[in-house]
Amino acid sequence: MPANRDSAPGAAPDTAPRHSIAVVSRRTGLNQLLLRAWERRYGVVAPGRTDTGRRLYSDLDIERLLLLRRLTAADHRIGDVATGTLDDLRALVAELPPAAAGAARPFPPAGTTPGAKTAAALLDEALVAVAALQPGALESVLERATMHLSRPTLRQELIQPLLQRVGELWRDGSLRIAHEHMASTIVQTFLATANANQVPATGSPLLVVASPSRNRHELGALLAASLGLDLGWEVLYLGADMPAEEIALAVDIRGARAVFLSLIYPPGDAVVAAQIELLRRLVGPQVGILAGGGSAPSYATTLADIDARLAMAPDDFAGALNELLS
Amino acid sequence: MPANRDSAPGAAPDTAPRHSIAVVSRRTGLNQLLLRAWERRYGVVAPGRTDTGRRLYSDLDIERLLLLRRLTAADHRIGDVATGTLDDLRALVAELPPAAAGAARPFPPAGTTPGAKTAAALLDEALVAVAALQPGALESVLERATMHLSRPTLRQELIQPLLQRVGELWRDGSLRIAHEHMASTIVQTFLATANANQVPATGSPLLVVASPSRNRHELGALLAASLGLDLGWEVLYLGADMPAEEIALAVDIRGARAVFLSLIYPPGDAVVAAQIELLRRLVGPQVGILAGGGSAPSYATTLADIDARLAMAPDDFAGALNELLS
DNA sequence: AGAGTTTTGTATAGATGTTGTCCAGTTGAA
DNA sequence: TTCAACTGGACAACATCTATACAAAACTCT
Repeated sequence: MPANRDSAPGAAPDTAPRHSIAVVSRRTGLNQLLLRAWERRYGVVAPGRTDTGRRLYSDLDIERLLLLRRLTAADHRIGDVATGTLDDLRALVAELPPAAAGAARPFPPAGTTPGAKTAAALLDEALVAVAALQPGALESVLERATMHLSRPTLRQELIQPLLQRVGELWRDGSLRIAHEHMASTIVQTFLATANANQVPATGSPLLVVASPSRNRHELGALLAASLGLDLGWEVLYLGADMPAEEIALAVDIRGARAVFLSLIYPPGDAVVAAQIELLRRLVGPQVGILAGGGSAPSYATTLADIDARLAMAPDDFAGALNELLS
Repeated sequence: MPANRDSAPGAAPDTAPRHSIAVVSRRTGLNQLLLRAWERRYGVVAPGRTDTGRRLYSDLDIERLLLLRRLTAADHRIGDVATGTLDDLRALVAELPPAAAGAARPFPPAGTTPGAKTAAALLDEALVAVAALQPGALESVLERATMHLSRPTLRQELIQPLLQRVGELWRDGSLRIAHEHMASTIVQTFLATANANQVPATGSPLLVVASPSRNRHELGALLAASLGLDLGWEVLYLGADMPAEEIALAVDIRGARAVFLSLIYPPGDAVVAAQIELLRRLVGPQVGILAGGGSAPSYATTLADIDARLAMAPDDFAGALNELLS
């Protein structure tokens, strides 16, 4: 942060009151009621006021509130930490256990969201958004889904069925390529963002996710990455079109414990099979190799030869990863 | 000073009053009633007048209005931000939440970050993260960059040089495919997420972004989408591998005003040229067609034939989009 | 362990403040 | 004429304010 230029002409930007309560609520994830309650009860911040009495928060107020949100999410009591100085709060946050550091409370309880949605209802909404070529609407469905569904439910009852239905509708002519591309792009970005936001604890074992062949979409691999994160692994995502040498290099540089290969296309190809065998030779016997994706079964014998594990369902995948740690 | 903003190329000063309220309304997506109300109530802008009292807005007025539109879309209240200087507004916009709502973010503003603020310093950090195959570190650099750099600077002085440097280092053997893929994946997700979070006002004109050929990466197209959003357009992003019929379908369904074609590979291909011509026939003469990307110049004659505009630099692109609305 | 107390997040009601849109009437431009 | 733009007043929808209330969770103390 910039050094304080005290006594210099011109207002200090960090303390200038300029954010309305709506902005602060959005940026901190704290609901407006709670912002007012904390201020009234503990004097957590002292925002300025407009002429007509509306609150105006400064950047420093926002930082303070963000720190408090993290502390309360980590089971500190608001009454205990409310009056600390900014430095006190930063120090407390710094000594938080890393597990709690990334996973704060689910973000926006802010707006009054209408009643709980089922995965099936959300799926319908998503399909409508795809048919109308409205990427924003699709994003909004996915975003809402994260509030109502657990991560496994989200994967298994919304994202996978959605992609499957879009694929079916495309093949039978009800949807066009444009629809399919739009849906894939949005879902892919959504998954990648969700994965990036899930920070694993330090010291987590590392899983490399890649595909040896050239796939149009990388969604299966991203779903595997998401699952790996849920199981407590750190994930290095390399994507499609990765030669075995490159995968092995990444395993080596980062000291990975396992590799997941997404095998979508083509099925039963000799070049791909050779790449799989080469990968095993390059990484040595210590590293676990898992494989999944539509055409993984067609490589079953190759995979068995190199002591790789076929993981077609989430449970297989979880089981295989857990075995590697025991 | 950088001073290299994405403004229109014309030598005329930005302050010359020359746009009617109708043009400004189309270009900003703000309805005329609202433009007048903001001016009357808050003095948001002070456009010149013709002899008979019609408003004439300058380019700077338009920029100011676009910034205000983004801020109000992000829950800022017009009354709070109306009187800020242009720089204040730019600073506020740069602060807008960069990550997707719906998930807790890694914590940005704590004092832990030393003052790496310039684009060059951030670029160095980013290259280190890429070389170490640390996607999380690269994400964190990009996220911090959104706080310190304006969007055009971010595009032109961080993201584009980063991709270029990675490409160079890959070709000369210093980096491997794995590095290049990792960097592309992260940057792509970052851009797509940033774009998704920038919500255009209702009534904004629509730009379709697509590529007729099969590109490994879609980064150029995503950069174009980002630029379009900054200029106040709504963007429908379709991605690569799009037949002309599909692009035309999307234009038709959503009533788009313009199409941006990203032409990366292959250069001078007859099939691609035919697709470009077909696109013009399908969408009719009303829809603007722009083209950019590495191999766009190799299609210059085809593009000229169908009255499409070659947009290789941000300024060309901005100029072409603005012309369509005048 | 269990009863009582405190803490804490959320809810409601009623009173303003704020803001996008609309209307009526007028004037210049095509 | 017909259309676009101008002004100033009006208004409904929504945001935000204060104050009080309440239930669940956490804590205290026997």
